[in-house]
Amino acid sequence: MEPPRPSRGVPRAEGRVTAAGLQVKRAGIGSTIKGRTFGPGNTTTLPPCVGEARAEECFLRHGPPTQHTGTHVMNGWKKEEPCLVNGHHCLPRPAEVETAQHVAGTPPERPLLQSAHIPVPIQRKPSEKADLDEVIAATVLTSLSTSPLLLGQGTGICTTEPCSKVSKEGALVSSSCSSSTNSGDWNWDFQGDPSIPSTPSPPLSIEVSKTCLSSAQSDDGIEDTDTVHFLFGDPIPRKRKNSVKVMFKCLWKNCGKVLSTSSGIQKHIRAVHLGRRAEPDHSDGEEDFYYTEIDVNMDSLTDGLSSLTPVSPTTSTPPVFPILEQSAWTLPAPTNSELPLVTPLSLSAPTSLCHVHTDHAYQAASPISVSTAKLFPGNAGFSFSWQPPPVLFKTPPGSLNLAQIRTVGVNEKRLQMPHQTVVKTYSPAVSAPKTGMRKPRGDAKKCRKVYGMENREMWCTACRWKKACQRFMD
DNA sequence: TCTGCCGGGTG
DNA sequence: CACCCGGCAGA
Ligand SMILES: [Zn+2]
Repeated sequence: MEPPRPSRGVPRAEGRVTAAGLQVKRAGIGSTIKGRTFGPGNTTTLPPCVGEARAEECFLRHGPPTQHTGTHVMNGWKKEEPCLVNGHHCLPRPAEVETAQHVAGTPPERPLLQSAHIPVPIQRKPSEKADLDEVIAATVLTSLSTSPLLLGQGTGICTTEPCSKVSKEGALVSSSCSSSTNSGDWNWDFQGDPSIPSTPSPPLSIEVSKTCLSSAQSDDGIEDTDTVHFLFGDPIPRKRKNSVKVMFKCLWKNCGKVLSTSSGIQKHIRAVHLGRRAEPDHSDGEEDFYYTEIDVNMDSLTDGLSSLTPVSPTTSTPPVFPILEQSAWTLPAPTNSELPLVTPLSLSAPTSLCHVHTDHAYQAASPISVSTAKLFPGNAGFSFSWQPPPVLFKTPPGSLNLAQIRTVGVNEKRLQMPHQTVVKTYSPAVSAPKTGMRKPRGDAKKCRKVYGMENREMWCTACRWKKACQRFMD
């Protein structure tokens, strides 16, 4: 007995962040935090990251805390003043807030995302006024540098590739920070020991994402939609060039959860940090403040992985990612993000851990998936140049077939992604022994159980079709 | 009873 | 094909 499903074909409002969502949802956020505030231009002193700010976050966002100015509030940048840090000038995404306003002291709508964090060379001066001027100057420069026009033309900051829609499912997973509510959203945390500020010395590169601001200039004419998503604060996982995958990182204190979908991270934040049970549809969007986009370079990642002990596809013991213990790095989901990568600590993960695999057989099942597929031409959420053999694909969950991951290399610049035709294939992964014997049911938890009926859209395609699960194989 | 998914149906 | 689901069988 399944609960009435949402009408098929109508993608759930993932990006329920509407225009309203861009409004300040938390009036006075930070104004009371630690009682420390720094007015605009107050860069004379460089208070270390204090208050709720996390050192690692600050570092991630702006560099060494000691070079910070302003106040970090919770996990976001206090909006009351411009963030002029370590040569970086934080600007709200153009679409969200007017640059001039921001500089003038008008708080951005939300914590500045890394993606909007554009480095701008700035000469620090002792006087406040001078700093203010700098801020203004930087702002101008930044705004220029982030203009769609420029971005679209080889600034390398943003690609013109279709910043398509939200990738529905899939995720990388991790461990800690989790809660019983992460259903389906696998992730992993960056921090190993909360007490140790994780420094950005990841084995794999994670770069501050320059969110695809260009949109308006995309040549495939998709940006309209994309722009909408973007403007409405709905981060869109998209495939960049070959190996850059956009992930979403939870910025909550001591949580470094990284998920591959905005919805996932939102859910995580709502449930774990905000303690809200309400459906995303009823969310006030506050969670948007606590996560940011990060670009993950597949190449680096895989390079790092290559050093790991290869795991036999038949291994029954789930391999563990040593690197996971370290810091920020992410592994993109192989396909339309329908792949979990887990650490042993993952709570919501099925019994099997740490595996990378996809649901190739059933791709782009839902409308959402379709759009995802669109984003990830070639049917693979990421440019993995692999054609998983039907049989070999029978990789047991928990095994990481490194051989299937191709290394490419981080790209600061997003290149346009050629549109490819989505290849949908349904190859029931080899009908094993055709002995007519119904193969014994695996006892592994499948999508249905892992995500639950209410999250059916998170199931792998096969499960949705009531076929043999392609995600959590036995 | 729940779950996984085969086998078959539909468009 | 992509997608859906009745219904069986194992847990
Ligand atoms: Zn499944």
